[in-house]
Formats: sequence, C-alpha cells, structure tokens
Amino acid sequence: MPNTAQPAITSADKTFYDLRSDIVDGSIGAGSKLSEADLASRYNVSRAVVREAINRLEACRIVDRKPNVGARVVTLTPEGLIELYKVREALEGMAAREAAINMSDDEIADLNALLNTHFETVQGEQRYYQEAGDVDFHYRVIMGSKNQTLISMLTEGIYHLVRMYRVQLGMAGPRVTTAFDEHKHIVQAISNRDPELAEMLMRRHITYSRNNIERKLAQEKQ
Amino acid sequence: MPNTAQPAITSADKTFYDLRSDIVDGSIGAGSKLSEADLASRYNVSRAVVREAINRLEACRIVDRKPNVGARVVTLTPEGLIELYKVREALEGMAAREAAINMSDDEIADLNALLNTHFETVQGEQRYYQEAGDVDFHYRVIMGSKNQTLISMLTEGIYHLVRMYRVQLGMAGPRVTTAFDEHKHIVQAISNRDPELAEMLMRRHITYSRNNIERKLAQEKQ
DNA sequence: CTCTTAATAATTGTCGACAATATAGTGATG
DNA sequence: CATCACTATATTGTCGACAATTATTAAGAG
Repeated sequence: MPNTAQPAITSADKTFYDLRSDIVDGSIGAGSKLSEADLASRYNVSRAVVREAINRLEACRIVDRKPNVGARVVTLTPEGLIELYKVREALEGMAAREAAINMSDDEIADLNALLNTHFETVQGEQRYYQEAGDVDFHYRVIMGSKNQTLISMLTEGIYHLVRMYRVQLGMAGPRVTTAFDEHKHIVQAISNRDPELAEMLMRRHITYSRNNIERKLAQEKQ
Repeated sequence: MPNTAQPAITSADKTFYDLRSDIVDGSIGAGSKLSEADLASRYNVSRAVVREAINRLEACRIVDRKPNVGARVVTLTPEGLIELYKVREALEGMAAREAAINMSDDEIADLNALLNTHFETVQGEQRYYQEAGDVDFHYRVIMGSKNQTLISMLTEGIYHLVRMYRVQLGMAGPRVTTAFDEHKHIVQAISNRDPELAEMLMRRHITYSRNNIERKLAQEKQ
C-alpha cells in the first residue's frame, strides 16, 4: 500500500484552524473576548477542545490571555505592525539568501513559471495580484530556504499575524504597482545563485511595504 | 496598596516551567516519550494540566507530538542546531542593530558595567564566563531592541532550544577564549550608536559560534 | 519459522462536573 | 454623593471518567 500518510486531523486541530480563520479574516474583531463556553457551543465541541485551540492561538500571539480572566483577540497597534515587518525583513531576507543556495533548479524553474503567470495577469487586469499571488511568491521563497526552523516561524507564526493586522487596520493587500518588478528581480538573483543580492532585494522589498504602511498610518492620523 | 501586580501563577504554568527545565537541562533525554499519565503523577497534577504544558512545549518546538500517538522530546540532529544558529544570526543581528538605536544611555552604561564585571572575572579565572554571563549579555542586547515580537521569539523560543541542543549534543557553553573581545566590540558599536556595525559584529559573533560547533561535530564523526 | 490477522491492553482525545478566582451589583456608611 | 465592604454571578482552572485510536500480543495459516 502506498503511504498515504493521513494527517489524522483531531477535533482540536479543526477548531484551532476555524477559530484562527475567523479571527484573521476579521469575523471576530480585535479585542473581542473569547469566551470558552460560547465558542464551545458555537463550534459544537467541549470546552477542553476550545481551550486547547485558544492555547495554540496564544502561542501564535494571535490572542492574549490572562490567568483567571480570559483570552482576547490581540488589539493591534500600528507600532506592533511595524515591529512585525522589521522581524519579517530579517527573516525573509535570510530566506531569500538561503533559497538562492538551496533551491533546486526545478524549483527555481517553477518559481519563474509562477512569475510569468502573474505577468499575464498583470497584463490582463490593471492591478497586480491582490493577495494570493503575493503570498504564493513569498511562500515559495520561504520553503526554498529548506530551513525548517525558519519555515515554521514564518508560515505558522508571522504570516497569519501580518494578515490579521492588515485586515484589522483596514489595509488592502500588498502594493500593486511596483511589487511585480521587485519580485522579478528577486527571482533573477535566486536564478543566478546570488545569495547576497537576493537577500538585499528581499529586504528592500519588505522595507518598501513597511514604508507604504507607515505612510498610510501617518495619513490616517491627520 | 501599591500595585504589586501578581502574575497569578497557575498550576499549568508551573508544570510547563518545570517540565521545560527538566528537558532543557537533560534530566529528560532526547527522544523520551512524554506519557501524560506518568507526568501527571510525577508532578502531582491532573492529566489536563500536563496536556496543556505539553502543548506549550510543542509550540516552542521542544517536543514533537503526533495525534493519537503522543509527544516525544525532539531528537536533535546536528543539522537542526546549525539551522537554529542561522536563524539566531538573523534575529540577533537585527536585535543588535535596533539596540544601537533604541537603548537608553543608562541601559548602555549598565551594559558596559556588566562587561567590566566580566572582564575582572576573566582576569581572575582563566576562562571567560561559562554560560550565565554569555546569556546575560545577549539577553540585554535583545531586550534593548525594544521590539516585543523579536524579544519573545528569542527569549521564549530559540534560547531554550539552543540550550537544549547544546546539552544533548554534549557541547560545553560558549567559546571562552575570544567571546569576551567580541562582546566588547559589539558594546562599543552600540555605545557609538552605530547600528550597521553592531549588526555586523553580532552576526559575525554568532557565525563564529556556529563554525565552532560545526568543527566539533565534524571531529565527532571521525 | 514467518507473515497475516484478530483480540487485548495501553494511551490519547473528548467530555461534563466541580473548585477557585475575578467581575458586577447591592447596600451600608462616612 | 462617593467609597468601601460584601454578596451574588459568571468565567476560568482543574479534575476524573468515558470514548476513540493506536500499539502490543496471541493465534493461526502458509
């Protein structure tokens, strides 16, 4: 029998994923109290299962929990989002560097193909991909680093947080105008097996995003 | 009454800390099965409490859990330790850079004082501090970054993992010969408010540690 | 003797109930 | 009227029991 490798989804897993989705996409707003009893009846599971899910969300820093008081969806400050982007810059810069070293030729070819698909989308519609394409690109670079520690930090931690912050601060997806070119250059550096350049371009790419956010936040303050 | 701000330690917290200590310092070895029932009777708490502790350890990547099978202390490959050091390099490099920007003058003065204390220790005994001093130095730089996301990633995640790996792979503390000078130069860069240099020196410092480890691992293979 | 299969035992996942703690409300008192 | 103390309520923390799944052992066939 071929090893189909069932993940063996447990009820707590599912509740965790569901709850995370509801929070990240804004169905459960910032600062909301997460009552264990309420959630238990909402998701049709026991309180213990909800507790486990909340514990995991706390580990991802998506909720904040106080002993004997309860858990709340984190209230996000603009400064917090900036902090997050700085960490992202350091980690994804490293990911790009390692990807330039460790990605296989096939994987790089796939990445180029992905970018070409995106290019056609850009031609057709005015704007570059909204969100999915951007996530897809970054995701592949991260995986290309082949560093498991780095991969799980980014894909299980930071990314959901970034998405949540963006939704709750009312920011649209990534910048659409210049992002495509930046992606293209990063892929070129990776294709040329130039780790230093890949890192630098990725850092710059994320810095631009951060500046973009800072600008928007500054506008709102007025 | 002055706000003494009790953290309100819960039973699950304590069990988590105890268990983590026992694993990190090697009392519970690599690959050990963590039976919920056993641990419950050992720590005199219910299985639910142990479960919560194990869940948190899983979030820290200290244990590996498979649904319906159980949790084991992670078995650590030398490659895993190298991976960890690379992430550390990226994150602590960033910490040093941000510390050079965000530490207060007083905090920098304290850091210098700490280093002087260490210097006298070096004079007295032959070797530089074993472990505590090294941790203390890095800890202050990390806190100096003032970036909460970064701080919790390093102090709640990576540091315990590094310690565990070192213990289980039978490595002593940090290199004793040259580490002190490296620390001194990093503090100088921070004192001079030179973020770029501080980052570069910290990265190099950690790279040296990694090379040191790689060398030892290569020796063992023979 | 080895491999497959079925029954058994052990462990984890889930649940509802009780205990401990914090919050809200009420009333008394200065 | 404000403040404090106390009570009542609601929520979380902890526990033991049951259900579901996996690992182990035993039995039988080839």
